[in-house]
Amino acid sequence: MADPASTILRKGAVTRQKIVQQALLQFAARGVEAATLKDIANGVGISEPAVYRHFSSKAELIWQIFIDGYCGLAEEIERAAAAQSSLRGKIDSIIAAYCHLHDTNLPLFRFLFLTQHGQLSRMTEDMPSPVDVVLRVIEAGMATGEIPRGNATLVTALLFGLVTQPAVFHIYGRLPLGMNAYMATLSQAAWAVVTG
Amino acid sequence: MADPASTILRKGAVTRQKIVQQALLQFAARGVEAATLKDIANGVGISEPAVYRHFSSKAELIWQIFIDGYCGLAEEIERAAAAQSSLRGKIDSIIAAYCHLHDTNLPLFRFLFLTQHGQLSRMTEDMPSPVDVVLRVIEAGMATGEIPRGNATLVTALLFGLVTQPAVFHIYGRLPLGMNAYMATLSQAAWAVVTG
Amino acid sequence: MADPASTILRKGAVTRQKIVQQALLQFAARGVEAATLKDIANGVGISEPAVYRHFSSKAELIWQIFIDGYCGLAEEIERAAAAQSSLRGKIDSIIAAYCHLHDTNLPLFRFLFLTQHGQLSRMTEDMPSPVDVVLRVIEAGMATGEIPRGNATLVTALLFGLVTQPAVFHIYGRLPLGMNAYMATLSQAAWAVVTG
Amino acid sequence: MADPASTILRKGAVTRQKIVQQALLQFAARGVEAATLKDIANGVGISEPAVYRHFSSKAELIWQIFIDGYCGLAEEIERAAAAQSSLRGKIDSIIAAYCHLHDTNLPLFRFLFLTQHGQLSRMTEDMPSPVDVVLRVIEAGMATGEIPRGNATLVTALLFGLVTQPAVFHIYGRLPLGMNAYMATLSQAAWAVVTG
DNA sequence: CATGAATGAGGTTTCATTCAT
DNA sequence: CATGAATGAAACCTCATTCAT
Repeated sequence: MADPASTILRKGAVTRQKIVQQALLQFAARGVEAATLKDIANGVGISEPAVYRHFSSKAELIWQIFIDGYCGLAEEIERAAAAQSSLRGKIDSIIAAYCHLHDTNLPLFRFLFLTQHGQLSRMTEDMPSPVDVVLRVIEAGMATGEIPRGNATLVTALLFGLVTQPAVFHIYGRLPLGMNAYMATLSQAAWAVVTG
Repeated sequence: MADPASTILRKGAVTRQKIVQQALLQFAARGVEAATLKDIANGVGISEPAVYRHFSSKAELIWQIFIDGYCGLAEEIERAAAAQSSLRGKIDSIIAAYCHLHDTNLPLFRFLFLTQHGQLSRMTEDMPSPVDVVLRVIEAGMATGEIPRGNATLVTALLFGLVTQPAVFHIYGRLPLGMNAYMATLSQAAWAVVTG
Repeated sequence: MADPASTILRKGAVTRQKIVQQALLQFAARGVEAATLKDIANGVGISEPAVYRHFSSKAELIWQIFIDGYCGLAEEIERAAAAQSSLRGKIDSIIAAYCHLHDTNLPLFRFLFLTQHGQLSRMTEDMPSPVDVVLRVIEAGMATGEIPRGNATLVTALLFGLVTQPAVFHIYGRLPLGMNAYMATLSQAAWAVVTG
Repeated sequence: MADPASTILRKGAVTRQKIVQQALLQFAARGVEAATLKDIANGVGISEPAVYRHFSSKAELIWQIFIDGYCGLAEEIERAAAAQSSLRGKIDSIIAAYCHLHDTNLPLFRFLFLTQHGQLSRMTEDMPSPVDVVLRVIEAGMATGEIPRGNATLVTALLFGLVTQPAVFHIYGRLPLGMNAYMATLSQAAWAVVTG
């Protein structure tokens, strides 16, 4: 017999998920500080105190959304990179994962990379981070000689810049298409950067 | 003998400048929303309402700082680019200008590119923008054949990513040095990106 | 047995009513602008923000009190007039209603007719107004020939003057008694005015 | 040689007069509390502190305007009444003076009778008041038997009501013409009221 | 348990008034 | 002397959070 808990979400978990989604929408639309718990609760269709059944405070809500998304993405690109043997294959897979996240969950992408990197200071060493995943990939490439040696952290920063800045241009309408449309260019640029 | 009025600022202008500097510090330290006019005023050594003698609202203060810094930088890199004849020279000069701004006025750099690009939506066509300056440089390079044709806006976004993301890494201590230290790498990466 | 819900007010409704009463007291004592939400809240025994649970702003509080009182009085004198067949009977009933309101709810009377007729400009056609009730009574009297034809609106204004100005004299101690004491004179004067 | 001071106003007196007129405009437009010294000063074309050269405070400005207008009107209707021998003539002259003030200086009329009767409580016995002028006229009429005996103060209140309420109706557009247009009706109504 | 009601802290802003040039 | 600059007090209002039903 299938365990009901494994197939259907309990009511509480559904509400929690709705809160997260609504919060991301509000955060993207008005900024994290300007978004109020009242608006989030109203958007979900519940009362304000009901939010506290799922998150002990607004800060906790922000932190949970951040850490879930950030670590989730870290694990995802970890898998994506591991599935490729060549360095270029790994980089392309990672870029693809970023573009996919942007195009399928825009509020989360913006929250993670454009508005809430402030949460980064709360992260500890043991939490998986997309930055560390990419950093290790670059370091490995330098170790094997696939790419020239250099400041691996700086190269990692440059790669993140290639992915995040088009998203900023997207916000202000300068790049109207989804990130997926620019993937080939991103891939080429990334390879040009890492190979010097 | 120089007229004193042309060399010394009026008292009001001095206070205004102090408010701008203090506001940038607070904005960088705690975020634009969390920074209060009270703290800014206290930091300057004036009362809260005194700020309103110089800016009609907090939003106006934010906007003025943004537009002054953003347009000022636009004009600066315009000059920097015009002083160079080759495309690579232009790009290097622009990157140098960005790095210089970062290292000499860190709060302003962060305010302009990391925390307050939200103000971009209030900009109008006639305001000079660093993005447009770079975009025209890239378009010119494509027109002369110095670099391969492509989506100039996308390339511009990539270049901005190369410059802004190291600054983000700097905030979280992953890149401890000033941007100036990374300029050679940035220049090389930028050229690699534009030449494909 | 009566349903308790139909006889006792919910806690929220009680607080709302207390706010209205306290606001009227403060408005009458110090003027609408000078009366602060803080004083009103303190008078009720609640905190300042609690007022906003019941009224979305001070202006809304003022407007609600005005419109409730003004339309309520309109309906009351409508009934009072309808219960009388003769024109003089109608006028007397209306005057009696005004005097009764003055003597039983002095703050409301003053608020409606002496300090806040400014709210009149927000009224729309579909809201019942005491002025319109009286105006229709006068027009009917002119139509039936009970009183001579003339500018019905002007006559209505005169009647309102007969009722409101003694209330002003009352404020400054020139007419110490309640309006009820002057009702006979008011009735006689009103009839003299309408009959020319 | 004519003394200049007797023919032309000194600059200070001109400014003072401008302040008074501008204040009346602002008071009429937005209410006494909502009108700010800043707006008044700007309207006159002077700085805020300059107002304090002429009036020691806002309250003093309000009081001066009130007392000048109120006592001035008292003296005017005193003369108007004295010039007539019959009671009806006196009443008509007084009404004419009110209507004239309304039509020629609407802001002052509204300030004196509709918005600032709050100042009345600061008046002392020795200041001439329009109310007292009318009251004495009525008392004299009762003494000579021209009109029936009764509560003279109440009758005075009724007469004031006849004059002030049409002005209220005028504000809200119910009586579009100037008060002068309604003078005949006012006179007739006043006489009807005083004669019972 | 979910919610209407309430709160304490604090924010931006306005205003009458004074200071200092 | 007229004014730009500054201020203290206080107003309205918002928000995250808790209480009590």
